[in-house]
Amino acid sequence: MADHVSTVMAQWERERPDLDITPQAVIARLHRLALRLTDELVEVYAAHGLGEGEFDVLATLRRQGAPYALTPKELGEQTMVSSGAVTKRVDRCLAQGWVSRDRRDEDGRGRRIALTESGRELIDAAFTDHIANEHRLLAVFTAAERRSLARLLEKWAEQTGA
Amino acid sequence: MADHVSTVMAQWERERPDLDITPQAVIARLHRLALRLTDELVEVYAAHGLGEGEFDVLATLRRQGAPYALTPKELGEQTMVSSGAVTKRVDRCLAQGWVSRDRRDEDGRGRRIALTESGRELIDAAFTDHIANEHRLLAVFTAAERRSLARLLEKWAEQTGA
DNA sequence: AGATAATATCTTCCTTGTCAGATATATTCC
DNA sequence: GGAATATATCTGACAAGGAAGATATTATCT
Repeated sequence: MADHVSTVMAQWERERPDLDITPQAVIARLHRLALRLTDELVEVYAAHGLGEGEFDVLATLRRQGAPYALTPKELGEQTMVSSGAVTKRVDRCLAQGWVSRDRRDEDGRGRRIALTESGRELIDAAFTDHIANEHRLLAVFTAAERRSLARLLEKWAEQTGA
Repeated sequence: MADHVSTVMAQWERERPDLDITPQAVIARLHRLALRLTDELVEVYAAHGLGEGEFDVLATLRRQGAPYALTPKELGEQTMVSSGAVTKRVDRCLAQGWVSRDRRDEDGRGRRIALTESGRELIDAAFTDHIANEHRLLAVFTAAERRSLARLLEKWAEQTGA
């Protein structure tokens, strides 16, 4: 059975025989797959009352280790979203009592976003389920295939600076 | 040099030694990479005055072959967006004169979205650049690596039904 | 034919994000 | 010390998509 991307590529080969569209076998598939996987991951976040942005914030703080705190700037750098997005994501987490936002005394411009106790409990539970979900999604592959895929993606990421 | 995901994984291993977080080596990297690649692709679309949604619509129509037409429903299925998104994307393309939207006589509920002459010229130019861009992005890999990556992604896509 | 259900598209409202500029604080240079 | 500049964060306006429901048309069933 041909997947969607194979069909698309056959169409392009017929319509634009002047182009070598083989890169689509990688790039188009990667994008479709990322979309599909995101849907699967988001379901687990939602089961814990979390959106993608909130999960991202809480998980990023959690993995820093105690005292589970970062500045908005650091949060934005690690999660690759704009400063405006950080503010809104933190606002939402704040409204739920999952994080606190304090002024830093060393620098009055800076803020310190920190997990609350309830935020830490929530993300620990959600992350446990999240990892189980990822294992499920990767169950198609043998261990060797997984390593191979991880290595290729890593190589690509290094080159593009991701 | 460790990439961002390696750092993240080391943090999780320290903080949650109870979990096997190896799937992140694939899933987190895939998502970061997809984000990064999207940025690169979007730049080329923008150089032709196109957003991602518009490029998606025009390219989907173009690869169908003459007369370059689909219903909104078919467009939505192929591009994996909601019917509301299709309407808005088509509205934007219409405003630029890149597509037409006619009633289908066989079925008064249905519409027929078709490329105009200027739409076809635009997407042909943009797609040529797009493919060159994809070749550039894949230049990191040997031909064997590319095939290997494409095969792994295809297998995954088939299994998850993407 | 008339009622009911199914289908295709569009509309409205909501969510989330980006971008550009506003604000508050800190640093540098005279 | 004070002006100019730099940095950190937030705000407001806008863009794009999703979800649910509204509308229009067609199909089905009696």
